[in-house]
Amino acid sequence: MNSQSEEDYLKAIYHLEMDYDSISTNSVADYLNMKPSSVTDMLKKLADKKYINYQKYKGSSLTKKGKLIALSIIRKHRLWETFLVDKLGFGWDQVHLIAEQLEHIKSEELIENLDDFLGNPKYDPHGDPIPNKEGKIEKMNQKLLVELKIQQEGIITGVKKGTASLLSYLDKEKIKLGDSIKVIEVLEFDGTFIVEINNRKLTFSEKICQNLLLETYD
Amino acid sequence: MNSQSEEDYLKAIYHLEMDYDSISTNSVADYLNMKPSSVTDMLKKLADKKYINYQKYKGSSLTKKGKLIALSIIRKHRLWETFLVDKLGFGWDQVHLIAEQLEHIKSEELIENLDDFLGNPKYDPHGDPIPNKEGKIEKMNQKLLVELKIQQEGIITGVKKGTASLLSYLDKEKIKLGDSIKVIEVLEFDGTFIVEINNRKLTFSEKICQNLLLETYD
DNA sequence: ATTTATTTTTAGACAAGTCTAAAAATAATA
DNA sequence: TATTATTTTTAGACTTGTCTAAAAATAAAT
Repeated sequence: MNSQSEEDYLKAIYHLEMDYDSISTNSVADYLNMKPSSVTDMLKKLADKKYINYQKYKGSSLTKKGKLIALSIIRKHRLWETFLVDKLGFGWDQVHLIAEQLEHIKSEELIENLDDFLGNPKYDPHGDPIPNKEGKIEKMNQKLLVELKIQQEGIITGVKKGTASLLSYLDKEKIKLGDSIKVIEVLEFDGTFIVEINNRKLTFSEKICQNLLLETYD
Repeated sequence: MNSQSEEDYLKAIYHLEMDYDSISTNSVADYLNMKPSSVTDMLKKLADKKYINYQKYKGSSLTKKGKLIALSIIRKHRLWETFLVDKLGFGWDQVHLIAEQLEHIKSEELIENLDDFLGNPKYDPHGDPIPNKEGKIEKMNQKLLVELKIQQEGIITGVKKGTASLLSYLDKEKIKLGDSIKVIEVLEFDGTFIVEINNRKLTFSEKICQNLLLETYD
């Protein structure tokens, strides 16, 4: 049985591996708001358990075993977030901290029953894919709307940092994270995008398109 | 913020206070499967926090503050048990260990939303009353069926220790914990009880009545 | 009312997970 | 490449919650 702390580290390394090739001790420390010396200790422990490949001064990477554990925690996190939003009426921006706690509850059966209860969702309220029981997760590509070609589709997953005002605009337009978006036309003159969301045609300025994050499957 | 351990101790003392007048260090140790020396340490800590009245060698009792915390944990425990049984399809005998974990999740809003989602239940799947947000809990009297008078009612809450076979009998008769039971008639000859459960008349031998636990409101 | 048994507390140790401060290794720069 | 800066590790300390073993207090019994 793994401790909550161990699980947090494995999850952190998993997320960091999405964005960077080699995972430094300091990057883990930053991610978890911990001191590098504490991280070194835990990395050794995780290496002893064969959850990571760790070489002094050289960085770390998850082993197959460690990756499976990380994915099972992410699965739990995303299923609980789905529960909190779909069933308990939380907003998608309120659920992270609660799910951080719930993801550590130990019970295989609990999470499989929860999965069924939620209708075996494929994506969580933020539009992120939910790994299956075996640790399989859909590969997604993070893109900006402005990068999409005509007729291409994606799922809205967020906005770039520092553009909270865009969020409230989307909210006003009744556009939620997880909504599907398709490019219909791009005006050459000013880069305006004409897109379709929820069967509605909408016009987005180039600036909006440069700040709207999507995930695509290609 | 209280630790999981502190919450476990407070809950233990609360439960022990239901059954005994004065709470000894050893009884807490037995209840929690811990060594008395460990309990002494924690009792001091809880006393420092004004959660219990503790006097060396004299025993402990919850303060008002401590009792409120214990009741809030019990509220969470029983709401989660209700969720597990009503929504996720667990049996009432499978949920205790999972609820022991869930009860420590920290979020006021979570538990109030869960309460609403479940339809503000008054009793958990074992028939125990759920304290409200303010820590009010319905007072119940634990009785054996054999102690009830004619026309008196109660809720089935369990069986005496060592009578698991009675449980399977009840199960076969489609009688569940939480079902309401009413005494219709008692045969003087052999102490047989004729009772009504779920609008069905049933006959219980005196032995059954001596082992069936109820809660009554009188 | 002594002695014996039981309960409770104290004292000291240990594991997990964190920290600070200093040393060692690696990377960057002049 | 020698020096400086940065990163990472080591060493030692602290906290929480547990344990064992021994001492002290209380309760039971002869």
